[in-house]
Amino acid sequence: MLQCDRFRGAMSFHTPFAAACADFMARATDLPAASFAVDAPPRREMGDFAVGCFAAAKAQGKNPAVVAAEIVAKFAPTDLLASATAAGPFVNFQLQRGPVFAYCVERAAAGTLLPQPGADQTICIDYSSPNISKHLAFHHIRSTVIGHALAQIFRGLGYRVIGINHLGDWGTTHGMLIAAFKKWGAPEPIDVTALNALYVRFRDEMKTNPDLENEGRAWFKKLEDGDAEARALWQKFRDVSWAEFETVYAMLGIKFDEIRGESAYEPDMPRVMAELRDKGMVTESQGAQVVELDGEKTPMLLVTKDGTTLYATRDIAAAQYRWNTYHFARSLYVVDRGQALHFRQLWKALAKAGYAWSSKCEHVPFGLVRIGGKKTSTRGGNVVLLKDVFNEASDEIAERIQASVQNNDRTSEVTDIAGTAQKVGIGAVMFANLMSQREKDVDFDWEKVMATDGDSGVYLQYAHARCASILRKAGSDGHANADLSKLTQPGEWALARRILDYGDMAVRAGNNCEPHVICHYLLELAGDFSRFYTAGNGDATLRVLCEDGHTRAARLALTEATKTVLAHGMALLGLQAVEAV
RNA sequence: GUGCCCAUAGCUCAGUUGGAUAGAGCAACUGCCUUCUAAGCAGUAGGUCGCAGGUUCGAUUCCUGCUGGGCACGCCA
Repeated sequence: MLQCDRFRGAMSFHTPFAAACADFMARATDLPAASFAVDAPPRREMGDFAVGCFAAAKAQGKNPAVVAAEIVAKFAPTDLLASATAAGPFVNFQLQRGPVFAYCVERAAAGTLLPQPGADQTICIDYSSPNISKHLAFHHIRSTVIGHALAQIFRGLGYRVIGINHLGDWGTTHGMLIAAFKKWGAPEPIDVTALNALYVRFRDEMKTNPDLENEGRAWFKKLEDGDAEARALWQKFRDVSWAEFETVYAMLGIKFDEIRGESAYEPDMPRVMAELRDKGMVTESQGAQVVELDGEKTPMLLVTKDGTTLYATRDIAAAQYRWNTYHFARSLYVVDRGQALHFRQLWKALAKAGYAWSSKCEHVPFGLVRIGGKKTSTRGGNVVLLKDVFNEASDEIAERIQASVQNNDRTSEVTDIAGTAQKVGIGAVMFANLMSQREKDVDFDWEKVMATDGDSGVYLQYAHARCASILRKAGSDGHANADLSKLTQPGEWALARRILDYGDMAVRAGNNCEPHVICHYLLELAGDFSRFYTAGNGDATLRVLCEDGHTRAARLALTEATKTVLAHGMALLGLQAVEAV
């Protein structure tokens, strides 16, 4: 499938091979190695790595192509580099293949595929963070899946990650819900559907009966003042909601390190307000208490005219708590782009309060989910429940497994169809949501969600299952200490060269908070494997399980490494690889 | 009105500190199962990178303006 080299801009400095290219350039030019960006050339046949000579040419006042030719003239093969050729202003390197095969196989076997830039550093990631008393709907998938992927990526890179579910469990909304419940009640046992219905009805009747809004506000005031009845109802709603959320998180395999809603910061409100007042930041505006910020047309509201706090106030307390508790290197908030203004103001307010660590806080925004071209809204009724999508996807995959077995007249190697279908189906939905850039808006479309061919999570699972199948069929045929010099086919080299990039892709995904980098990388790796595999369809000598024992062992080692990287990469995205489909 | 984001093939998207001939998937068309899993592989076709300027040896990429779309702009979160 994917066969372009999409990540030409990616530097591979952490591998000794890319470093060797830069070192050679440095020696040949007397410039520091760091001044050379090591890239991949646009096409495979041109070389394994490429370095442009633009900066060097400028430093010497010469034509880049001339400089490239001069540099190449100084090249002599080394343990890692086989050749260097000038192509216009570029120097293209071919690697010594044996060491690359060995590097990939050893790293995969040892489980040391990723560099560890995160050692001794903590990253807080606030993600998913749904409002209680509402269902987890399809649009929650974005924060949940992107946040989880980032958590997995940073864990892979050696960071200590604190995944935080900052539940929306405080605020006027919850006062309205209590008011609605007091007014109309709900059948026992109460569930999220009933709570959501109460809220929708309340908002609806509020349009014609403005008194309701005041009732809702009054109940929130009581809640914030510690009224026993209000607290008991709120606690009940929260428990019911969490019970439902937990079943969906279990489907996704997500466990949070901290489940701490907005309500947890309610006791801190007086202290936060006192602190900001002491710093002279708080002013009054139309009955509310606000902070004026440089470059902002509107101030940030801290306390309403009713005397209740707002989410900005609680976010200040939460940010302080996270810093004081974790001393994070980065504190990420995976929240939709619509809240960009809120976060911009929050960082400014924290900076104004003198917290140097405010610069470590980042909003990681993502685009909207639309259904039928419209923004989803619980109140508007155009919601699709997340669990329904997952169940539908799992059912669809289960059917596909059966159909595949029939169509190909083979016996299934799947031992647990239901379990496999769930991993593949849910994984496919997750993958589809991670594949494009975060900030793009996405349209919900059943057909797109269920797509099982082409660039999809299913394609990765299929490639992984093929690796697993081959290794199963190899049985006791060992491939430890295989003679990797037997790997001479172009398809084998393509695989190894791709595996070499894995660590860089993870680093880049982490730096930019862009899981889609991993998605596209894995599609390419799976594509390389599929071509490697298919070469054996017409020619038995090209199969992994070929006649020659030494070649077979070497190919098995490469297959094992590929399988390991596929599974590892899928895990970074929150997907669980299956052994058969 | 102000601010932020987006615009690449019929559709959905990659292309990320400016670099070599702009690439995939879907849809269309053509091949490949005497099969290490055809949920796959190979191929054909499909582009004035929204428009106009600017910077540069070089711009899909950076800057300005314009057009079109999205989102956000005080007591919800």
